Amino acid sequence: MKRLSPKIISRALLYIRTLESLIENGAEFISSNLLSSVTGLTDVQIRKDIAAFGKVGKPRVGYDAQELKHFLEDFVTRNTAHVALFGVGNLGKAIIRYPEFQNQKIKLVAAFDVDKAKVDKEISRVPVYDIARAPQIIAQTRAEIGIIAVPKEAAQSVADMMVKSGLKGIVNFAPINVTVPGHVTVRDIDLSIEFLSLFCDLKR
Amino acid sequence: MKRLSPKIISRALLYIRTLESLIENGAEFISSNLLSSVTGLTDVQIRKDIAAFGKVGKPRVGYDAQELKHFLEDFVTRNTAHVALFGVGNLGKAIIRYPEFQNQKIKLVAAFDVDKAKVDKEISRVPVYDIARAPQIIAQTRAEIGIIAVPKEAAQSVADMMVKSGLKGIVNFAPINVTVPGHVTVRDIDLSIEFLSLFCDLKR
DNA sequence: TAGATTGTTAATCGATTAACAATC
DNA sequence: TAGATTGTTAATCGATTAACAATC
Repeated sequence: MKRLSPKIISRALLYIRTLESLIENGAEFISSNLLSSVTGLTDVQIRKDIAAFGKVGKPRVGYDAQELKHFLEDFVTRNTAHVALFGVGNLGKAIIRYPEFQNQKIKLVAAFDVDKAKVDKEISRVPVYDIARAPQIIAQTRAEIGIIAVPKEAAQSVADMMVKSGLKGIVNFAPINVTVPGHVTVRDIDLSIEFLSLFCDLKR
Repeated sequence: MKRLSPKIISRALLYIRTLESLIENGAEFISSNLLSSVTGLTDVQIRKDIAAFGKVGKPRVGYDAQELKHFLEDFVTRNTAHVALFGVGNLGKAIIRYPEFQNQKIKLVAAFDVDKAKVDKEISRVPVYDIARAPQIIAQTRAEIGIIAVPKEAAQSVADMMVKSGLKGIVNFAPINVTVPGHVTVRDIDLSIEFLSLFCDLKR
């Protein structure tokens, strides 16, 4: 199978989310047209995406909603993503409580902080450890992805520790570029860039 | 000037951020090559982006760091973005305290919540109001962008209220698609999609 | 069958990269 | 001048859209 772009993967996740809510409302078969009107994407793109995943629908009927949802889920996440959170401030807590993290596809297995007052407790059933224990805990829990939710001053040293602990992917919320070896993938989420970029769009 | 894509705007914001830290370290002139090695983008793309903004550099010397930074800032944000936050839970608080919101380009002018215990207080100097007062406060503060940081069940009704209040842009953190009239721009940030999409990348 | 819907092939569009000319 | 760096034109690449054939 050819390599699928992150874009198409993101859309697949959007389809899953949309299918879930349509199924809740009793939908059994779903046309690309319906998905189109709910998601705002074009029907052609949706059919093309679904075809790229290798799923076929029924002309005149559409796609079996349940089947498509399971198929996409299967495809997108064969296993569960094990995630470790670094930094249990407001952002960290917001992430822990983020509703979509309650599902099976993403499992937050551990959180780390330097604040002794926070360690050795649980937040929403996620254990919080002293950051010094990261390598050990990450090995135990087999976490693959780390989240940087610490102040930007600490971001690089946390990233170094993540690399040392063997994490393969990093989602970075600190507004700073962290440097990591080539075998580690970083996804930056700079909230202020999202806002400014939207603002610039509005101005044209 | 031709319409610039959100992508190039995002990169401009990345350049600004990078320039800031290079200037802090004493840099005066900066080549596309240096920016390239810090940002991970190619030097050609950086030159092309800068040229698209209409800025010229000096062959053999590079770009005046200060000048370029100011130029990009000017270009990217002629005015300040006035932002209103809906929902003062963990995520909302994290956003209020997000360091980049302390700068002049994005000003969080008001926050809203339904919880009476939270209203009529301030968090990091941002006043929190009862959500019923949104239309009035938004008109007063001339906010243009709203942030949805409420539970997903409340997201659509908050979006409706934002539209009614005259906001032109919405950044939506709730993992649900909100429906708005065509003149309102929505930017979705679904944290779980970011994670899963990174996870899928790692698996290939 | 007729009509709705999928699936695919070709065309378009936009963004990135490569090659190289211009300039200090 | 020579060499480093910018800026631009052309080529490539990938993603989206349009057109239409296939199918139930």
